[in-house]
Amino acid sequence: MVGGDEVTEETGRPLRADALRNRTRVLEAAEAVFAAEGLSVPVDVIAEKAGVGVGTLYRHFPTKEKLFEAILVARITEITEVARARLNVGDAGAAFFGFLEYLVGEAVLKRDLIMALADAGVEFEVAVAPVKEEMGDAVAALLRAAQDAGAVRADVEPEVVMSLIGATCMAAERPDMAVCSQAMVRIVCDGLKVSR
Amino acid sequence: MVGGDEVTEETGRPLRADALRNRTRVLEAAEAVFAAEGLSVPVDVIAEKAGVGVGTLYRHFPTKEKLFEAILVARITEITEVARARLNVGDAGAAFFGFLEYLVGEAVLKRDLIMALADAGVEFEVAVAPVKEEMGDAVAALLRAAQDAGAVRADVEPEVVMSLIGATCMAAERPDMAVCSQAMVRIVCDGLKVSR
DNA sequence: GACTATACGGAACGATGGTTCCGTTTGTCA
DNA sequence: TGACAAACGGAACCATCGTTCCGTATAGTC
Repeated sequence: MVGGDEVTEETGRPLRADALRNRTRVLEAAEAVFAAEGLSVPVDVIAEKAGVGVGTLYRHFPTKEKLFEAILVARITEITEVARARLNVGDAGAAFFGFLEYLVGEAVLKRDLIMALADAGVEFEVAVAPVKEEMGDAVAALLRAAQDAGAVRADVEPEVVMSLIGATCMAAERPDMAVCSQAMVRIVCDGLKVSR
Repeated sequence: MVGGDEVTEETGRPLRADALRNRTRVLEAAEAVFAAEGLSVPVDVIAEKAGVGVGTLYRHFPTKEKLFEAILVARITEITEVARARLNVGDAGAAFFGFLEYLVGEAVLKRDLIMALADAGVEFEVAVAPVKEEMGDAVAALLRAAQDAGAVRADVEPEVVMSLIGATCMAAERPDMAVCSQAMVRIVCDGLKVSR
């Protein structure tokens, strides 16, 4: 899911077995809790869910923000891969619109995803910037292909698409709007189609 | 703007002159500060901007949330009036789409407006529910007129429109997305138009 | 099995921010 | 102008939450 075999920051030595296990637990707990509750959950909650003391959590991640960043990077990478997988397979229009639907569907399940699309660039450190840019490129490629295929109007910028989807995801975060998410995506997609 | 001549909660006596003046100042300051910074500003900031101690602020509003509610109600009422004014004057389609543009334009300037459209119903007390419902009715009327005029597709529900605009406003709150807000509205509006 | 570096847990700390309390000030009315 | 209720200011209070510290436990190694 996130991270492979890690080594301590200072010394290049491999992690002790229990340390590695706890690191994984923390990441998994944080992923679940952030997804369910959003960024504002206290770290204690994450630590408890991981069956670990807060001290242990902080041994692995210097700050709550860094912990979130680790998950964020994983999430964005995941999205990037989905976008790339959809490129050059079959109908470009269907691939593009299907991708948008996928994104919003994910956002309903994983509330922290919204941050990946919206907040990330503004508030976080250098670690997320590169992966976010990669995602942007992948989405832009998907968009361009759909435009070349004549499925999407030529005058929309990638940023606008990202913003629209970010907006829809943010709305999908609210329980009362989540029920509308499918309908919202449909309308946005219709707006993106070439006008005849 | 907000509130007329008020009386104290317990005794029915009219407010003292300085009290009334301070109440107004607090409301104006809070309106400005919430609009500029969002809901998370410390109350001290509001009090300072109003040229008043925090104690005074709490004399007039039992809690920060109630203060926000007062402003929220005013904002929603404002929107409702705009929606009503647009009803039955000229082209129903133009009235509807113009209204959507107006909303998003406002949201860029008044960041707390987003709450009026998104958060309000979920988190706040009984005071906002009725005015929010009124706004919903006004928007629904505007929508129906546009649909009857053949300008908007018949299969969209008022809730979906509200959610879409709420989403766009939420995005408009982010500085980096705000520049896209016009383009976003245009696409959403195109998606709402009847497909030919 | 003993030794040591590594890791653990969770109490304690400090910052932030909403709310309360109370001594002082001020408007109002006679 | 004097008296009193009403209102004011802001220090102090308390809860929350991120982060640190240190005494204890344990994995890895000889």
